[in-house]
Amino acid sequence: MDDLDGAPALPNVTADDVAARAGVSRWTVARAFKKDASISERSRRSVLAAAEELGYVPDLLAASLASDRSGLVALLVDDFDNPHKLVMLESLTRVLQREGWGTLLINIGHESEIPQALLTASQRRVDAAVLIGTEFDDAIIGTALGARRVKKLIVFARVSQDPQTLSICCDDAAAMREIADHLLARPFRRPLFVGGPDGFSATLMRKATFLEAWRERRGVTPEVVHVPRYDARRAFDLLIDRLRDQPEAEHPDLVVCENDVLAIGVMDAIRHGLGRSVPDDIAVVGFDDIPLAASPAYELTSYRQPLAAMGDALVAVLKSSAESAGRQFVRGEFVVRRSA
Amino acid sequence: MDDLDGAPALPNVTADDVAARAGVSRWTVARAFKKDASISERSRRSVLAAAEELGYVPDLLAASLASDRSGLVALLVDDFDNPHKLVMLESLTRVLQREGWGTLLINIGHESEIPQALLTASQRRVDAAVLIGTEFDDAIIGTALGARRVKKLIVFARVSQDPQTLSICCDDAAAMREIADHLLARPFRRPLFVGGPDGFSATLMRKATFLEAWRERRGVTPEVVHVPRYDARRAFDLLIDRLRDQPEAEHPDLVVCENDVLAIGVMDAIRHGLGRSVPDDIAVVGFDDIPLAASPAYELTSYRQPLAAMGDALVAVLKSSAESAGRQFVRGEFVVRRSA
DNA sequence: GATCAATTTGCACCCGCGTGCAATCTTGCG
DNA sequence: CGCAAGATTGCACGCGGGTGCAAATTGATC
Repeated sequence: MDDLDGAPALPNVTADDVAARAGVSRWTVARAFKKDASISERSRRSVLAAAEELGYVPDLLAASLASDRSGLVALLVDDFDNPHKLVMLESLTRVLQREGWGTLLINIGHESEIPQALLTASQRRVDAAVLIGTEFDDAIIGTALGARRVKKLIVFARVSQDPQTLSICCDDAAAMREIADHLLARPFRRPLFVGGPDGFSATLMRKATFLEAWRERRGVTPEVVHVPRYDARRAFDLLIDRLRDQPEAEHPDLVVCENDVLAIGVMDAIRHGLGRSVPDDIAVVGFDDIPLAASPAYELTSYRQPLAAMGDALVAVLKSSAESAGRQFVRGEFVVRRSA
Repeated sequence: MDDLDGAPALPNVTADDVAARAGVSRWTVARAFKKDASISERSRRSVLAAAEELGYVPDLLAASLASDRSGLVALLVDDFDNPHKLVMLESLTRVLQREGWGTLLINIGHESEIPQALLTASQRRVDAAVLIGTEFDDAIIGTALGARRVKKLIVFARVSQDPQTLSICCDDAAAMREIADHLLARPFRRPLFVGGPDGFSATLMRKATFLEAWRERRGVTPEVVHVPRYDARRAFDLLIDRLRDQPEAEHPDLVVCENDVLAIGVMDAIRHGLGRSVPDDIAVVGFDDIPLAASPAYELTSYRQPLAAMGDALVAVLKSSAESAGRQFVRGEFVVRRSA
């Protein structure tokens, strides 16, 4: 069956074939492909040469089965409406690929599907599952963890209260203090905070920090509204509803949003719904620094999540064998543009 | 080793365990989990019951290895800057998951990385690789196909000229004719076509169809510019560069863009760069119908890619065992908004 | 109750490679 | 040149389950 090395034989080339060709055993072939394996330089070379000629590449599926390490990370994403998800996906896949991991993308329609998604992931023996979700509650993590079949569960870009879980997240509190400092240095008098769905703990930190900072320095607590979903149109509608019948003098002069998607909706509402101007009439601040925030149509002041650092932190966790839990906060960067 | 059925034992529950408990053989267990398998109702029930009690789920990794079908589809994405990618990812993952496939997301930084990406995918034995790329040339597909290790290669949302490849794509020609019809019914006199990087064949069909339709009915060929990347800012800059020193009377009164990302950049340029108005001074048309197109800030007239139908077509291809090649065109939907 | 076709079930063998240890080969040194 | 430590290499066994066929069972018919 020794084919010429021209046409790539469709019948799979296995380590055995390479072994035969190189005149060594199958296990030596495996060693040649393994970093830090105990193998002589001479046989490594001859194995690699044989592999090259035969077009051999190790089969990761078989390797996963045998080693109980799949080199796969499941990314559970629940809100594909937020452009920031795309940025995160880009960043994470790139880092993971660089480090040799594969990425299983799982679409979570609703938080109730999380357990099912984790099950599916575990059936593929992923080494870790990363929850890049927005609209889910901590309770669901507990449940999912109950049926713990996944080796590691990491909550990304969001804080989980669950003590068994590891969260890797932007330091929302520090970020919001920085934002508040910037805003408090100017004479805003009627701030409004626009948050996501009430009750999701994801939103808590940013809101709480901002409200507290403001109260501390101005003695009053800003008003708050909650948009029922992280959706620009909902934010738009909500703001219009709220301000349409209000005299302009009572409009807020500053709207701080929990994220950019909401902020975009708010800016659209102010400009196209109410016919007022940003930032002259009303200043707006977002969070995440999605690409759109930098566009000339918005020039939205925002806070950039430190995705690179968060990705590195994730990789560190994946590499470590320790059962890690707790929270890792990474500092982001405040990006001031025209909107505030 | 017969544990109580309370705590899920960490040592993996295998089909053998279930078999023992149900008093059948391992193969009968496998049959119970397989649709259309030859198994009596009675044993299926008892197997499923035993499985439930033990918390058994079949191991997809082992199954993949044995059956040579991984149930995995690799999605190769090359341009994470385009929000439309997020829409596609959402749509595809949802369809694929519904049909039982897993999704391997691979980030292609540059077209030169495609062969490597395909290799990685093949090492995980994906059943198919789907190229959701924009900025790559057909040549690369040929090369990648040369080292054919992936069972199926599908080019998604873009036409490949390669005869060995299957493309699933919106019917760009029909779409552009529809767009042109709409525009030709009105008295535009100075159309401009804004395309992506020149040379990528992806852009050919839309551009060619539009130019031809216009020429046919008006006797003149619209002007064309090519943005060096599918990037709103580049489109912005390019348009500014081109029109800044031109008297307004010579500005185009209609800009047709190859996709929405470019159209957004163009609109921003017209409004914020040139201080002119859309659609009063200049009308703009895009393609893809990204979410932003519907926002009140843009109200961009666009053409919605039929993602659901395209996803269904993809699933059909995946299911079929036939070596399919050629092109499948699906009809999308013209969405008229205020911008044109 | 015997007989034969239709169901069900069991099994040998394979998928391609990792783990841990024992066997073998190299070295350096006395 | 002989020997032991260290470096290499080979191997039995297992990972969890799919395939194709043969054995066993069931049921229907006369």
